[in-house]
Amino acid sequence: MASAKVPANFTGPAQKQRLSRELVLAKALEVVDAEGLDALTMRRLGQELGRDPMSLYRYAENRAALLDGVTELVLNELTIHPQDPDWKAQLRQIAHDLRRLALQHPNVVPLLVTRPLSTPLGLRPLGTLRPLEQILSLLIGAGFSPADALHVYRAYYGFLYGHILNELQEFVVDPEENEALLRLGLHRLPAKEFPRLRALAPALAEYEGSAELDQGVTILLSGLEAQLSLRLGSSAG
Amino acid sequence: MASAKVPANFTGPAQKQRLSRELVLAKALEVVDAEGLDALTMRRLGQELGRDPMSLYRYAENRAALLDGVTELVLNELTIHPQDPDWKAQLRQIAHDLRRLALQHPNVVPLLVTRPLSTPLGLRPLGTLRPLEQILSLLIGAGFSPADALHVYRAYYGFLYGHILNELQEFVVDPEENEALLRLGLHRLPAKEFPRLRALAPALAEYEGSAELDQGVTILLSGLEAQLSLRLGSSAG
DNA sequence: ACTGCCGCATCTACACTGTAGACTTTAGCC
DNA sequence: GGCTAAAGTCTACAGTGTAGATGCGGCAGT
Repeated sequence: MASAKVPANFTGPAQKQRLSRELVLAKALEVVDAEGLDALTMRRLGQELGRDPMSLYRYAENRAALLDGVTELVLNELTIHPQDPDWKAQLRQIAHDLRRLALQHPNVVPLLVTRPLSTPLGLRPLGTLRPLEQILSLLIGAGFSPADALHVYRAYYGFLYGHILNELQEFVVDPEENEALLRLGLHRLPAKEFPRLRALAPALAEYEGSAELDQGVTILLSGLEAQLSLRLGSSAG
Repeated sequence: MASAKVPANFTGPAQKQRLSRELVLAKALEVVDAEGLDALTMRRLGQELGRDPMSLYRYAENRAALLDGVTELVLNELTIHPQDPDWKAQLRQIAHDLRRLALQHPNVVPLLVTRPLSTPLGLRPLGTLRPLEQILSLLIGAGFSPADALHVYRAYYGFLYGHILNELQEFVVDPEENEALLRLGLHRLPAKEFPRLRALAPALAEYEGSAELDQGVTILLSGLEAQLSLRLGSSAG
């Protein structure tokens, strides 16, 4: 499988090199990142690749599968070390990595949280299940029973996605404006009905996601560690 | 072509009574609940109401606004008592209510978590902001400072939505099948790469959402209460 | 009762979507 | 060269959201 000829194929934009699933998905992600999910139509992607739109169907069964591919691509950027002896550090690392991914690809986040809702576990792209498997592995390696590992994973996953949803939805309307109320568009809310929310504009404006995440992780981890030593103690006899 | 004029505006199914925003949104929710988001097209909804699709644009600016209306409608089913002196009980109640809503309208959940990601706070339908305002009110009434109340809200909201996403995505493929591995479709996963996940099939199958949620709430609340008494103590001097 | 009005509902039309199915081009092998 | 299978293209179709013009029905004022 050698590409013997034409080494000059990596020049760039609308090249005539052979398509591949990787190429298609990479360009798809590029479009989504730049212009959002709605901009990713088959025709548009075809044009972006300098190909007929129909050629894409060789690499993704349909548009839904294409979107699945994009989420898989993003999740593949998440590297997990299931063998890490320091499981708490590893979990914390994962949290920050996932947050970074979400901020890097905010337009993909809806896919990340939404696709699993319409696809049963066993039918999902393997890439999206790998983190689950690896985190289970990490936790079991740390001493959790498989069943407990599952519970911990759920708590952790829930917390993480909850945080990401939180952070991404508090984005700023007009960064030029330096009055907090205006930056967030909160001035449009009726003052009578939303006094608390309006009063909190400054606090909302100076939200610091990374710190908040880290703090939450710390709390969660201490809770989990307590649970772990408890289980170990009681099941040791 | 037979019946020219029919005064029968109180007949049953596809009646000719005047449309209203409430009617339109209610029927829209009905369609979404029954057949999913994709089934909700303007033409379909028009037909369902016995009206021309274009008439819908009197009651929603466009399809996106229609979807916003549906999420608002669902969130309006959530009643919160900001004056409840027992704030912990109230938060627990809210958690279970929201979970119930999610299970009742699973097809709306993608909207619930996704729409806020593309609409700045100040521009959202007021109905979707009311819970936020009310919970802030509840927490401030309970003694939290406004800024702390915001943090607590975030933690709570994140936890809740995380849980809902968790629970809704672990649904069963084939309820007829009584082998856990098959019920979840996990037999399709390569055994080499996903040993943990496959082994956990039975545990996955007997997931009990309500209990898991309640347990999480308990932990979270105890943490929050500790935080509250801490703040009260340190700021009292 | 006639007129004018205004808001609701409808009709028509358009640009754009995903994708099925037949077809043509290309690349690798003998 | 010729053969074969894969890769890419073309055409066509049913369905989408929605702009803009048109029709309709009840109310106000005279």
